[in-house]
Amino acid sequence: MAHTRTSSKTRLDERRSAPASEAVEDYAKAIYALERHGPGAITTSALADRLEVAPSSVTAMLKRLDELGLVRYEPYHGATLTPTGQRVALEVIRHHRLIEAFLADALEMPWDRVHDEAEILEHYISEDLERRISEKLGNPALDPHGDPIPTPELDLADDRTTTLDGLEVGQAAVFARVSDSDPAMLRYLAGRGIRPGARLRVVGAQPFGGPVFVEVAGREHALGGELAEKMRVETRDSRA
Amino acid sequence: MAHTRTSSKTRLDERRSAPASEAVEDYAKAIYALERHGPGAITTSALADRLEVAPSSVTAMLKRLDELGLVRYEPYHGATLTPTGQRVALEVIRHHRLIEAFLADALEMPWDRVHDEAEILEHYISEDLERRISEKLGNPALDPHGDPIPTPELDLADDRTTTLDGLEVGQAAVFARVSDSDPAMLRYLAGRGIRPGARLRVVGAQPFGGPVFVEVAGREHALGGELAEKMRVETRDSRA
DNA sequence: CCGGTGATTTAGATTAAGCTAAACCCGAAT
DNA sequence: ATTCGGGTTTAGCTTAATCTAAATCACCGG
Repeated sequence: MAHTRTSSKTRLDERRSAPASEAVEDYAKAIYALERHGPGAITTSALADRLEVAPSSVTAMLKRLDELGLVRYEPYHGATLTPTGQRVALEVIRHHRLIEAFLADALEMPWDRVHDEAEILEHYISEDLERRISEKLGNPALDPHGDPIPTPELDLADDRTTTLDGLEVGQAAVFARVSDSDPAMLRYLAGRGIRPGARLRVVGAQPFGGPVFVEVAGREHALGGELAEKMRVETRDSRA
Repeated sequence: MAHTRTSSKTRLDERRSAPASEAVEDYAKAIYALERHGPGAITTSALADRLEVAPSSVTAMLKRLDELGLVRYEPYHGATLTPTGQRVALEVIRHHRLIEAFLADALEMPWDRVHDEAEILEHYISEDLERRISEKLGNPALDPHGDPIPTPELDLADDRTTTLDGLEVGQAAVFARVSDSDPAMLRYLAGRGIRPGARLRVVGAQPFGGPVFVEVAGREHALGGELAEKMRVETRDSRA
């Protein structure tokens, strides 16, 4: 048996955050997602919109989260996740994406349905089950929509993608991912064989939200402006 | 396409009971289990013991369940499940046992750990996921502890087993099942290769809770009286 | 620098689920 | 038949999470 060096590697469970309620975890996840977008503190109304609750409910919850140490909350000036809060969020995101991958892979659940199921189960699987699912799938790095899965240590590969509608005509790219939360969109893409990993080339585009014409696997598709905004692609030079 | 006769077969989902909270489902399951044991209405204290809550909490919940139509509750005289309540209970039991089977089968989770995980997840899987899990396993009839899984129509095979400690010396039987909720007991049995389906023969017994000596696969084991009370076996004539 | 407006917070209620402590009921035992 | 005790219910509180409506803040424009 190889020599052990336990001192440098604390037991996994010790890093795990204290158990949180479904609501607490959902707030952490939402704040985390909003922080990815623009910088600066997250406003009450942004959270209220995303979580579909009344603004006053958000205020109340932010106070609780601050007391729990998951959030720094300054009345009238929004909230930011603490490192602990980030850990809670990433833990839930890891659960969510692993579950999505597992449902799609092991149970052949269609691409557009895994999100809703994962949205609930993410709060209720044990760390043991998380590990078993991850191992069973060969510790995947991406979920079925192409979103990166945080590592067990909760590191998340940072985003090197841009939106499809930002590409110039003639540019080639690899379709990386699309939001997992719109079933209709997912079905549409799956229906024409466009999935993460697909190589594509922009062959034309209309301005003002007009369609983007892309060539995928030798076939041309006209993708609506709204869709092209949500599809994220990786280009050669986005790796620079 | 074959001619349809939808009238005789309502859509499955229409039979499903209204969504219930975790607590409601747990009460339904507990009442169902207690009704299996002795006949007659279930008392407040029996429920309080089993669910580990205060008796007054049970009283409050029984009122709610009565209003929800899951239970008939007569103050001071206990409660009985209505047909709807039975359906809720069986639905949860089906979830529980399918999840146990799936965790053991598809994720190699040990026999003694599946119960705790299933106890939570049973409340949160969708009907779609339930169906997929069942299909993936080939629509099993038994969970890993040998407990029967209710069918999709919520029929539950009735119990033809007796306890091991009720057998006479010399009798042969097939080990059918054991309670899923005692991990130590499960580990003990698994450790000596005694699992549901094992053929056994009683070769000796001591009275007053003394051990039962059984032969399994050519090896003799001394099983403590407490254990022998919880192990259920199927004998030839128990089928009569 | 003052006012208005929209975002935010406070105030007060509600629902589900639980608790303790006190009151109450039922049936068994004298 | 009356009493007594254990089991049950009631009363009153607590916590988490939500709501509506009212009050309040912050900041931008004049």
